[in-house]
Amino acid sequence: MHIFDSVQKTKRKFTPLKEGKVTLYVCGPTVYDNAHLGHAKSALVFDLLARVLEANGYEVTYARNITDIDDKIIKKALEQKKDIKTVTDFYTEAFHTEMEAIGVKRPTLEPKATQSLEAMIDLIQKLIDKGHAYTTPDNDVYFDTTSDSRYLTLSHRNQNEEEKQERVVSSHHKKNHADFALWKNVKDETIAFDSPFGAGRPGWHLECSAMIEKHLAYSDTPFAIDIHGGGADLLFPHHENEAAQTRCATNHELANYWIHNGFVTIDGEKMSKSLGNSFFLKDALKEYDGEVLRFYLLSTHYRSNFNFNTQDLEASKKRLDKLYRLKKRLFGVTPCSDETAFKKALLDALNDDMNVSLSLALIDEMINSTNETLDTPGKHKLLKREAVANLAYIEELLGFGVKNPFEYFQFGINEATKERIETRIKQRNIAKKAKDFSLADKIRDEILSLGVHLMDTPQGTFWEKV
RNA sequence: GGUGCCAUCGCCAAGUGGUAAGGCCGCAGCCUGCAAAGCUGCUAUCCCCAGUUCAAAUCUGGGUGGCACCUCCA
Repeated sequence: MHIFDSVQKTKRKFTPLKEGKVTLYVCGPTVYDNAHLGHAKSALVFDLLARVLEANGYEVTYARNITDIDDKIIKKALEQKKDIKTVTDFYTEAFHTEMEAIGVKRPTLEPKATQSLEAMIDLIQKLIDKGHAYTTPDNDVYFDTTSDSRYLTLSHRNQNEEEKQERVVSSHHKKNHADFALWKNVKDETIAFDSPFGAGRPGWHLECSAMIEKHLAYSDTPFAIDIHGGGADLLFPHHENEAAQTRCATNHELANYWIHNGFVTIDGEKMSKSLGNSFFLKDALKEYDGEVLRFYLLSTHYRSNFNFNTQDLEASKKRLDKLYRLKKRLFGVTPCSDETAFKKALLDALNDDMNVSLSLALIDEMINSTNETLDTPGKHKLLKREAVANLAYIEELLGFGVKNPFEYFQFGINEATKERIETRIKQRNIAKKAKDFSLADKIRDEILSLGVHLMDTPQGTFWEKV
């Protein structure tokens, strides 16, 4: 298996720190608002990574945090006149529901900031003791970036002279412009936690380092964990700062491999809450099956930027439809248990830095050749069983085709309409038998106006939402 | 301004030194009462210029265009 390490900027062969095991940490959401398509993309990418690692036989411990301490959360709670916890619980649950809808499995661990305060305080104390952190006159605790000789080696930045001069002037008691808060002393009555440094709140970058130490870190390897992931915008300053805290406090580097996914854009511009062009997952789920969104968002390489538009989404849906039609065609067939050439090729493609595009090409070729054979006379028993096994593998690895194929094609149709369609189909079949094709066509047109296609097959008449 | 990424058929998108995968759309055909679905066939020399090489979409240099990070951000 090879993955592209965004710190070394090269595709590297993956070798775990401990034989047969993988520790993976991904930066999760700050729960103050609904998840947009960008959050979905990131969750999807690392869900796929975890699946591929597991398919390679690794025992994967995957942690994705939930940031439930944050200024934006406090702001939201004040606006809505609600408790912090009411707000964070609401959005955490929404996140879970929406992730489930797009087939993202729950990570092994989902640590929350509010449950990790002790670990964060420990980490700050270590940094203070070792001279990497200092307290300001305002009683904030800051990380001293100049105390870390390897600072900026992760994101490959350099501090230019101009910036260095400017920062002395503009800083609020910070020694250096790049220094960041580990603990913010509370200056209002909103929310505060006790600590040896006074009542306050932890800085955002801290929680990931603390959670990794608490839940995942090895103590006898040069790196705390195997893989750290997140969106490309987190490389700097978030991951740079995490890495600095961890190496300075613990004497090991944070992660052996770093993976960053590309952005979801709209009209070529990054989707973000601050730009106000977010497309919320919950809204997309009203229009489209979650699996269609999964397929679409995962259909291009994870490191590329992904320009969202509904035309491409529709094209993706048609591609997924083909998979489900084959599934429908093979409904009830027992899979064979043998290895198939297809399965091997599919895993090989995904093992190459998650080459989903190549996997999709392989899947389409498999679907086409299976359909082709099925169109010729004969029972094709073995081929059918192999094809079903292949489809099951696609489900397991990529999470495509997990639904009942008949239900998949009925997305968004209510029960009353379903009954009406079934009744009309029966009437139409009577008309067909009587060779009254004008009535049959009239009924078909009527059903088509509901957005439903009829398909006459030797096994009977089926229907699908267009 | 600093740093980095990207540019392949109408659209989406693999390939990163050996002569252009796949999907959508379109056209022609098979099948079908007619459709739908399925199947078959057809459609690019890779932003521009120069260079390296027996050989480049793939490497180097220079352009042009787009995007991102440097502030909260998946």
